[in-house]
Amino acid sequence: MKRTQLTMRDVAKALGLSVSTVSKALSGSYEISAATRSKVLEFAAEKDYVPNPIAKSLKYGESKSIGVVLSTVDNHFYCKVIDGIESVAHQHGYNIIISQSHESYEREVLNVKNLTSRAIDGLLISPSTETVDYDFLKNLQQEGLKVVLFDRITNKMDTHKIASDNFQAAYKATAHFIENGFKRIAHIGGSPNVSITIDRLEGYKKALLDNNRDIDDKYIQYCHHSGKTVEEVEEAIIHLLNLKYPPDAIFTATDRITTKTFFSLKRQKIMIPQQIALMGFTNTQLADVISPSLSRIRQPAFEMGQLAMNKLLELIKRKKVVPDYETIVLNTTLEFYESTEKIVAVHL
Amino acid sequence: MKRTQLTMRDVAKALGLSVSTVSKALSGSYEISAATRSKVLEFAAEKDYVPNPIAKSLKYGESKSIGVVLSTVDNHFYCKVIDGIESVAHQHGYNIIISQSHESYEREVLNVKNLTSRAIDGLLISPSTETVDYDFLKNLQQEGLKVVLFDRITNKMDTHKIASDNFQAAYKATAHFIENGFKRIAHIGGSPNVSITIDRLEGYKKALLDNNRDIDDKYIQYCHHSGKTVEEVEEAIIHLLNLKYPPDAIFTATDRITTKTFFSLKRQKIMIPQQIALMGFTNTQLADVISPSLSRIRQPAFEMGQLAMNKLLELIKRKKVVPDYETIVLNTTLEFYESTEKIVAVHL
DNA sequence: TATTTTTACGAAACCGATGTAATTGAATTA
DNA sequence: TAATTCAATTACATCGGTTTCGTAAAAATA
Repeated sequence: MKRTQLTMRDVAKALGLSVSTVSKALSGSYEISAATRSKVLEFAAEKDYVPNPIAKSLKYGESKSIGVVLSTVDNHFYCKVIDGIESVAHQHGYNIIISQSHESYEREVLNVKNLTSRAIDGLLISPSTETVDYDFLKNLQQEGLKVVLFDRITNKMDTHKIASDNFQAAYKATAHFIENGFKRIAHIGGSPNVSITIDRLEGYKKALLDNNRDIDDKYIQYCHHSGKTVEEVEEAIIHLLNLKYPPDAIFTATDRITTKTFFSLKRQKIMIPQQIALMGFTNTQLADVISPSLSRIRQPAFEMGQLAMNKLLELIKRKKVVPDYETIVLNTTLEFYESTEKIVAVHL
Repeated sequence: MKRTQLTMRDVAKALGLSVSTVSKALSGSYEISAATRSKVLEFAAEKDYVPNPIAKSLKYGESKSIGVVLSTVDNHFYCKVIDGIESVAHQHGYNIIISQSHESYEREVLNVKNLTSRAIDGLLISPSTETVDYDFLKNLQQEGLKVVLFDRITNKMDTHKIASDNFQAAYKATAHFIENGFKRIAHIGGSPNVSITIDRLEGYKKALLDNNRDIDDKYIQYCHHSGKTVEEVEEAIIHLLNLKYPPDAIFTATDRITTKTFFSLKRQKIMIPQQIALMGFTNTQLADVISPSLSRIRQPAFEMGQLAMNKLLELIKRKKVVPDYETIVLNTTLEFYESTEKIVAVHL
């Protein structure tokens, strides 16, 4: 910023003191007399002197800011995670820098490089769907960068990880379909690269098995960008609809897949839930004013953000001790509305 | 970041050169022989040397990053604006730092201070609804900070401003109600502090006047936080419903007011559009799968972001010349769906 | 060969802060 | 009065780069 900001030198010159004296006075050092200190403090307050954090960063190698890398902020779930992160960060005097990977590994690496080289004290990251190689992150970690993974976690890295109980949520959602009498329950998952896809798939499968249902791979579809584009979701749905015995229920694994599936079914004039019932992960607020109102799994987004930030702060604060990394699993909330109601045809 | 990163000194020592030579070699100075240069470049590439941008910032007073301050990212419109900003910023090697004011003037000032003191090359800001005093921004501007206002603009500051054609959009939306035979058209606006509220209100009024309708203040309500909370929207709606002659149409002024009004009317079992028609500003994607599908005004969010960033770059690049500030007004798109259909009761 | 020019590199200052070590001046003690 | 102590202040190195200026050696010129 080419700005004419007041520096410590200016303050020193104006008061006829040395920079070191001013520095110490401002930091409240015992070495400085009360008279001088108050003179400096007054002047600084009056002239609105703000120390240059860049210089501080250079000196200390810390920046009081942390980076957040995620696929996109255009997602109510991530927005709430950010709110959670922010609330804790601000409390501790940290600023957050958000960058979006848009599900691109390349962009993600670029963003992370940019952030780290720019001095961040820590990194909160939910990797892109394309990310399979965590070496760049592990390298940075080895160089001393504090990393906490949230939402999309991986066992390829050893660090704090915060995620929802995806297995349980998927299990319960699938079981609910079964209890309500649905027969052919399909699943549209996100990218098989990310753990949440696997966990949710496993929950789905386990629920089927526990209820003596067969697992039929024809009913399992993937969206390799977790529902980033309409096309990939539409493709999965077309595939399902073209089956000899199309599903009578779909369980969708991500926020964007869920809403896009809803769109798509509507566009194809499929009656929900009469022809196909629908339930999925989503934190969208509009889920209960759309018609039919959408049964859904909500993730504790705000809490996830808070926890992730707190865990990161832990890593930042205790500088040397080798931490025992934790993986924290948060409970989700299942809400059942019209889209999963079993409507029994009444013949008059 | 307390990280053990390779510095220029390390490179110099390893190659038996001075730091200045390395610096010049890396920047491709003519002073350095081809042999030395390639030696340095090779070594740097191999060891993955990355110059410390903090040090650069300190030297140059520029940071290649720009701040974005807005009320919240939990809003599809602002998300798209950010995408637009990002697309241009990345093209030019700039990073963006986002912070949210959550409609609080205090938080906004805090964020801006933090950003500016942290060295940003420019600021893109859509002020909070609470913001009436622009002195802090004007002071920063005078100190050399480049500022561009977007979405919520004000004439209290002289700078580049990018906004939608709010007047025209409001005019057309109101006129559409009139053409469709609605009689008592209410308006729920955002905070009277912000220009967009005024412009949209004026458009609404002008459309009424041009069609020989009276302007009745009873039918005009404000949400002082632009629909941040359910309560303030609900309050406005209750007021309208309790009128002796409740409105048969509502025109809402902001994304959040629009969706919350929709919610609220649904909750109160008001039939849309049979009892009350609804149209408003919103960029929400779900607007056409909700029931009834929602007539709406869409703002060119992505373009707004691009333009704002481009204008900011202009300011940053031409360092000295006094710029002639522009206010750019973008056209909106009106889309009409079920929520504004005039349903004529058919008596069998 | 002596002188000038060019080439290639290095020493040191600088950006704005911090903190250690040195220094000043005054008060206290011998 | 001289020596010692101590409080208050300052000089200076440091963080990691960039850049100005100076200079040695090589090349070109006289």
